[in-house]
Amino acid sequence: MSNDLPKTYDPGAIEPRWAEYWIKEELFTVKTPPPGSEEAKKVFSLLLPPPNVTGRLHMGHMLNQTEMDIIMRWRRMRGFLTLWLPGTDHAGIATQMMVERQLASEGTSRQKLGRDAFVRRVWCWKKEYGGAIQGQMKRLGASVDWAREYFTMDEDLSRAVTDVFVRLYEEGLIYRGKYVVNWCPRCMTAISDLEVVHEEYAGKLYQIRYPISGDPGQFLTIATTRPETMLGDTAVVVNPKDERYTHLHGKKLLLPLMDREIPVIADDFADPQFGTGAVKVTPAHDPNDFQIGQRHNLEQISVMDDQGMMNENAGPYAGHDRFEAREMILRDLQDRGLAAGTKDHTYAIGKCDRCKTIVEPRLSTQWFVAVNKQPKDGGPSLAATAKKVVEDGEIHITPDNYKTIYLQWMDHIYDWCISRQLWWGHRIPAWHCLDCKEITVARSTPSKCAKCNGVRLEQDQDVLDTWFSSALLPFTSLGWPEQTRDQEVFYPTSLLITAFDILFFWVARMIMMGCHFMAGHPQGVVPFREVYIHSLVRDAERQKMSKTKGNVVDPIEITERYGTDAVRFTLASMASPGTDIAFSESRTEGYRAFANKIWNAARFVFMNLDRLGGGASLTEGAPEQELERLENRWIFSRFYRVAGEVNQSLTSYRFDEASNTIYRFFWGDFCDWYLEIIKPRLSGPEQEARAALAFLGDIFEGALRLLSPFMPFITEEMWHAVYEGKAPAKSIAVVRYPELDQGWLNDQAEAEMATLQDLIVNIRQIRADMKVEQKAKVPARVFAAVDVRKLVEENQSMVLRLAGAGTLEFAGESLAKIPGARTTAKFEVCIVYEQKVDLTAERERLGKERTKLQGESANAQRQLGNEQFLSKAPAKVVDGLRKRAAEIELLLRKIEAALDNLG
RNA sequence: GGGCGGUUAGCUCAGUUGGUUAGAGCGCCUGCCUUACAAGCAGGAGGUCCGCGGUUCGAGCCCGCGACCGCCCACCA
Repeated sequence: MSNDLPKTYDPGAIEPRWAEYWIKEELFTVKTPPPGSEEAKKVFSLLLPPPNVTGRLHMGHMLNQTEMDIIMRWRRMRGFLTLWLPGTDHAGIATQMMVERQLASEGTSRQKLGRDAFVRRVWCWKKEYGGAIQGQMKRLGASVDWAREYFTMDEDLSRAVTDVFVRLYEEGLIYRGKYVVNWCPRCMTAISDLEVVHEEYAGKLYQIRYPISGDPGQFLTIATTRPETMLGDTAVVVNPKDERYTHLHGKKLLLPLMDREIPVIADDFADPQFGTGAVKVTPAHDPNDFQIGQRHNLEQISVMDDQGMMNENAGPYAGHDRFEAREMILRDLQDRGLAAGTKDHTYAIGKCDRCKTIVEPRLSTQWFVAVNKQPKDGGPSLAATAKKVVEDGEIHITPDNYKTIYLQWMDHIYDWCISRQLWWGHRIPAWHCLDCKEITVARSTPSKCAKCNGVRLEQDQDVLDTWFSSALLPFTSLGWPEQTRDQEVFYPTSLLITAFDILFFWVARMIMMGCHFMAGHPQGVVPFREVYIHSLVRDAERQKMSKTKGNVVDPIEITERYGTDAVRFTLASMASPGTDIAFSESRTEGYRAFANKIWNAARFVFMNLDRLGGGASLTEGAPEQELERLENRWIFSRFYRVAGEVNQSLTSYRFDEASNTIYRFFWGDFCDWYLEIIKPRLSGPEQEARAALAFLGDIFEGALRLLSPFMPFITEEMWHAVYEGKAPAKSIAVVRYPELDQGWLNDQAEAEMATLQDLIVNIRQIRADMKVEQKAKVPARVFAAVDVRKLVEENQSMVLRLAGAGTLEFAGESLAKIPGARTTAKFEVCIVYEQKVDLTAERERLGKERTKLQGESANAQRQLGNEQFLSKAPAKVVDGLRKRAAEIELLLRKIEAALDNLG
């Protein structure tokens, strides 16, 4: 069965088959072991950052999932009980917007449908289209436990959300109040600070004259970037130390256009250096002004509605859009001679993260999580705990500069606005008494008002910020608040792998919530012990991928062209910490070539196994002396060394190191050298061939296991082929991962191979320099010390074949003077060929070599003549340099001689 | 305004606690269809490690200043 592999690797023909197989065989489904059992002690758990239910897989997901899958497959193969928990997020605003768009195209709207019908409609939408991203994940072979898949609005998860809300409320950590919050007039909901993105905006600073009451012709000039909010002004503030305005303290101004009297007040907030030093105060439309208003007990006048239209408090401007009103107001001020000029002014403007509408700070009643407040029992605040566990290293963040960023953020964190004026999401479990206005927060609908016993209760209209429920996932996805075995065994999760852009949105909040609600968990309170943060995938030109730029690389599409394995390997090999990935197709092309290389190496291996009828017996019956052979001692040593390096790299999330190490081993050591070395023996007499075959299957199979987490599909295919359908396990994904085995390391074999490789390469170089025809076998002559000579003699056939030499003879004296000869510290070599050496080129080459060595020599002599160096540098370094210096001198003498000889 | 990264070959990036005058992939040049693989094989060219100063016996790596690029956070109207 194995030798009928097609000549060229075709990922499309194998990948879907295995993706399906893994799911059908439930290979990654985990049964929860009894707490405290041996199995439970070897748990490795990971929560998949749940993609939005509206989502389609993008390159960021693919990078994220590739890294997670590599780690999980690796851990699994290393004997851990690995739980990788998948799910999707209900994505409040995103999903609601999507369905609303759909409704609009049908000529209706959510308002026309009404709340219940609308929510039902979203569920229908979810049922029909919500599974797209899981399908994509399945195709990519993510080794998640699909049996445990959750949705953030599942009944049990929703119950947990309610429970958390009630508990936090009872602890005094959730409150409701009227504050100025970020309001998106398009989404018509409040959003949190994090959902506001700041953008540089080249705007204007408008100066406006406010007439002083009872002092005709006198004005106080203020400066503002948002003139339309002046309609809601209730004061003007100046700095108490600003002597220009001392005389106005306590005076009244006549608010232009509205003809209301407002006071001039003194407050440190006003910066005398900025603008005119006088600031209008609109407590209902600006967070700073709100606070000034609090300090000075000012009235709050909202002048806009939830859609950013001027409302009835805006007098003649009512009914106009806020920016339209701005223009009208400026014109009217101009007409009245109250406009005092404008200045160009660049400032940061806040936009809604989702729809990019300019955010309007707006007074409204919302629910908040008090992150800096101590709960009623006097324990530490959410933020304090969340800060401490990272500071103390209970949660370890990689790369570590994100630790600094995280801690700084925790230091400046404000209360979290969690209510959203949406219909899709977890509804806030609070009931308003229609009679006495009392609010009852409860786990289920209360039968009567706790205060007045009234029965006319209405549930709060708002839903919770989607991130509120996501913040709970590390424990709610394990069955909390029930005391589940899952929770006991799998919490804290071992690791979180995510992109930095949700460090605050999600990671920080999971830490706050996890530490709070899992307090007392015997295995630790933190939601995860490690966080690995990866960077962005950009396009080949380092541009951010975006739909508008049209430079989005679709992972599925590129996967179809190059294979999942190649795309995964591309991402892994480019994932160096702290650097964005500039995704380039040429790299993927290269790694498809790598997969093809593996494929063809397999064909070669199978061809020989089949021909010799060795079957899967592999090492069985290998003659003792086979292991004595240099190439075998060498390849095993390399294999186990590489295994050690790969494990080390993965331990520190160096996916780039790990993948490059394997790449070099497989292509370089195994294909370029080992296969080429044993080839002639394989095609020799049967007995010899069998002997040569002895370890080939072993090494190949081991290499497949080493590579499997990175390229799960092709390795699965090849691995089953190695065993001709009689594999010892259902999948390569569940057999052991190679590890460093000191017993197999063989420095001597590696050093000897290096010498032989060097000799072979030197001969090849001479051939190339002398333009020897590719096919011509030319005699090579070597001059070397006894030990090297012996080594070369013992491996003569290897050298002859790989160097393309006809015969090998040993010279009794130095060859340095022979034109075209090469010298190294270990040997001198030349070829016997009648073709004229290109003397000019040869002189040039030697000259270059000499210059380089002379430089190195001078440097070495300088250091060796330096007392300080000799006394301060470690002996190892000094010895090394001495040895090298001797070598250099020797080489230099030889080159001089060669140059002299050339004339 | 505060903070965090980055600058090494044409491109994308590695470079372990400072230690022989720097590596990989891709691209480029030359020669080869050598019966696993032309998605391949062999060989080659290509670097003032952003600049300046410092520490050190020794700096791509540590420190300071500067330049340029990128990102995050931020309630100066």
